[in-house]
Amino acid sequence: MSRTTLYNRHEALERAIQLFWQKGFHATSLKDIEQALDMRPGSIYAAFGNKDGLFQEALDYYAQAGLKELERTLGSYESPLSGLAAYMRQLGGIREKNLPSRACMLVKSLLELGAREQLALEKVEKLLAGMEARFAACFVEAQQLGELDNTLDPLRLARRLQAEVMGLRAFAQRDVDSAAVHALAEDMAYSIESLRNNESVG
Amino acid sequence: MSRTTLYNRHEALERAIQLFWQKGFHATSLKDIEQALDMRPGSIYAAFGNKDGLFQEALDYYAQAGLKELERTLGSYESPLSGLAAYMRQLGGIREKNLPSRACMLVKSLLELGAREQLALEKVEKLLAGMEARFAACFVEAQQLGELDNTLDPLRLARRLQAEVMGLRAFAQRDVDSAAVHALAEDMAYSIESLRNNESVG
DNA sequence: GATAAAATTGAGTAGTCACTCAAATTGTAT
DNA sequence: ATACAATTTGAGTGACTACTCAATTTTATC
Repeated sequence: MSRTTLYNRHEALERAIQLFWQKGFHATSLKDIEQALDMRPGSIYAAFGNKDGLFQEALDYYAQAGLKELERTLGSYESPLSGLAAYMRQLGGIREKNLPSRACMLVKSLLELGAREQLALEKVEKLLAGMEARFAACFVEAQQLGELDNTLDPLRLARRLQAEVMGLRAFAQRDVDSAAVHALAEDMAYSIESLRNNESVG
Repeated sequence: MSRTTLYNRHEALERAIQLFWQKGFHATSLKDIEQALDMRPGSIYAAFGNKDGLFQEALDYYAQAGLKELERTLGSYESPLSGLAAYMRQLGGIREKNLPSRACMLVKSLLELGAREQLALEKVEKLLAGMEARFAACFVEAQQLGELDNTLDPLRLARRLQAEVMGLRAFAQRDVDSAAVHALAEDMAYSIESLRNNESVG
């Protein structure tokens, strides 16, 4: 009976991510969105509710992609610690990629959003907690494999790691050489590897 | 001959910092500013030029205060490494202080501002570079005192430290326990102290 | 007290904001 | 073909944006 949508939801969300990730929530206008999605206001509101709704869905989509990339890197390594170290080193090349921003979109949102965008802020918190939990699972796995001291707190290590990723990517937003970011990532990756037990098989 | 200003510039700037630091540049309206500074539009524009001008001056003022606090902490310690570690531990208590934001206003601005606010963005970059330079000077001093390996690159260590501070404060913006932030700061402080030479007098 | 110069006021500007909705369009099912 | 239902359109909404400026007020100096 009904007409099918002209727009592709995935494609629309990816374009929305590009916009929001680059300009932030407040600096992105609906005119920008109309242009990027090639949709008229009515269609946008019919599809996503309002600007906040579109933003929240973009956040979900972004975090999902980020988690996937982490899984992809972790999957290439038997050792969780090596996997996490590789993840950090890979982030060292973030300036070379042509991304809308070097900083994490979740962190940008965390720092930008206020009480007026409470729902989006809660979503950001949830997604960051999910990333933290994935990091923690890595450290638990490392303990089970015997490559990490069992007396260390996996959650505490996970939070440290998340803070390092946040710091690296915020730093990479500065006007600095790509080499400096690589060096920073290397230092952080090395400190992860230094957690490895001496008795571990490596 | 001329009338003297009613407003106190320092006080006005401190109030502007509170506003911008909490809400960010874009989410702060001139109505907000008028209310916070208790000044009418004409006075504001006569005093600071425009919204960007006020923001840039607030950035300067904020960074100056931040540097002063760093100096105050460093001044309490003979050892630069101990001073930097103390600075990190002090940041661990950031959730208890009633600040407009736990995240650094410079980092918030770095992530929020775009090409349209180029002058402010350049100012942020300058101020962050200044902080980095101060950190680097600490490590150079530590080397001269013999408590830090001379083969280590002070600039690289400084960038690592800045990234850690950025990360800690961004993380502290999350909805997490104060204890978690303290633990994170402790871990970061410890890794600074671990740089100390074995042969050092301590 | 008169004068000059600067500071302050606040109504008002043009422009942009997120958003709405009646009308037109389009694909699907009969 | 026709009817149906969902999608799409885009001009238009009131509210808010940063900002202006002529008029007014205030103060220092003579």
